[in-house]
Amino acid sequence: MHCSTAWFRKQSLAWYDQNGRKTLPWQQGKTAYRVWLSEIMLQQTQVTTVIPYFERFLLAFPTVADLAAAHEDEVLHLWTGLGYYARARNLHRSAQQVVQEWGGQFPQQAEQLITLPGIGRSTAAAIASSVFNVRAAILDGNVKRVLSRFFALQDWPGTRQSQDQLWLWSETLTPSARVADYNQVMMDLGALICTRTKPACERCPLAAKCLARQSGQTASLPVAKPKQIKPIKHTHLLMLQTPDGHVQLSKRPNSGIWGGLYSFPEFADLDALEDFCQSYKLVKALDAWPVFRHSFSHYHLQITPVLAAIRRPLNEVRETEQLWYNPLLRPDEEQAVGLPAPIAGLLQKLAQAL
DNA sequence: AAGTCGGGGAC
DNA sequence: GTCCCAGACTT
Repeated sequence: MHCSTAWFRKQSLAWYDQNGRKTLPWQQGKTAYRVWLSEIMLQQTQVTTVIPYFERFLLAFPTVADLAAAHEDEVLHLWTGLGYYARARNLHRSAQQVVQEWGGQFPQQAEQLITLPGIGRSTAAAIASSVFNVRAAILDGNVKRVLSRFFALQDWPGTRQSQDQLWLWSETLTPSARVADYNQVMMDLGALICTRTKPACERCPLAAKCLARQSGQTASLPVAKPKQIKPIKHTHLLMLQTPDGHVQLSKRPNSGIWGGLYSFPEFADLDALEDFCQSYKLVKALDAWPVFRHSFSHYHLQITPVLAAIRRPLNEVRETEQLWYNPLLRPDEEQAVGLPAPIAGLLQKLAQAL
């Protein structure tokens, strides 16, 4: 290493005392429950996006026991729009595990926290260090960027070799004293100073020994992920609507996209959709809505919504995983389910049309 | 080791 | 439009 760990820690902690973030919602009245909830929400999600979700979630579920006792659909409802819905399902399972296996108290060691679903190596360390001041190294997007630049890592941080190296650097640099502040400042530097574009090196406490800065590579590091061509997939959504405006939604399987959320019946093409409608014989008219695109991390989805007016409600089978949703109603207990963002958008358009 | 899993902010 | 974000989990 080209500098001492003591220098690195001292520079960082001094900057933290002056400039670190100390007023984020989950930093107030720190408890394991609050920090855990924030850490799960913050996985691959920006701080500004998380804050309103965090506040609403705590109002609905003030304690881990409240969360454990909730229905999964209610949890997913509060998660609607935040994405990566397995996080919400794992959160719910974790809450039940904390109540049953830990008597409602979160364990303090990272090795124990990591046994909870949805908590990996970095999140376990973040919770243990932040709440219990236990020495544990983190490696999130912020730390990866700071260390990649400071050590001028010449490979994409996503490779196995890079990750091992980054973890080694993080483990080596993490102090046992003031570990909560240290981990926080690493994330603060990544979020506020060592930003992806136009890093504010003139304000960085580590600039003097930053190898990327010394070699003029701050703009080109960290090495970008290799480009991936995203395929375009197509789907057709059937909005079966009763005369009084209710539409049919059903709960999706946990595996695959939008796991556990409620959505419209899906068809690969228009022919399959029309065949399905004919078999019902209740369909009065079909109205194809404008096609739109919804993009994911790894593919684009082209969506063709089709509104089908039916003469009367279908037989009220009252399956637990199916419901007739009223687009005009505020989500009450009956309708408090998770909805994919594009489905929520379609429901809003349906409400306007009524 | 590579794929899968969201949605929005920043550019 | 693309890239990335307080990553984890499956295969």
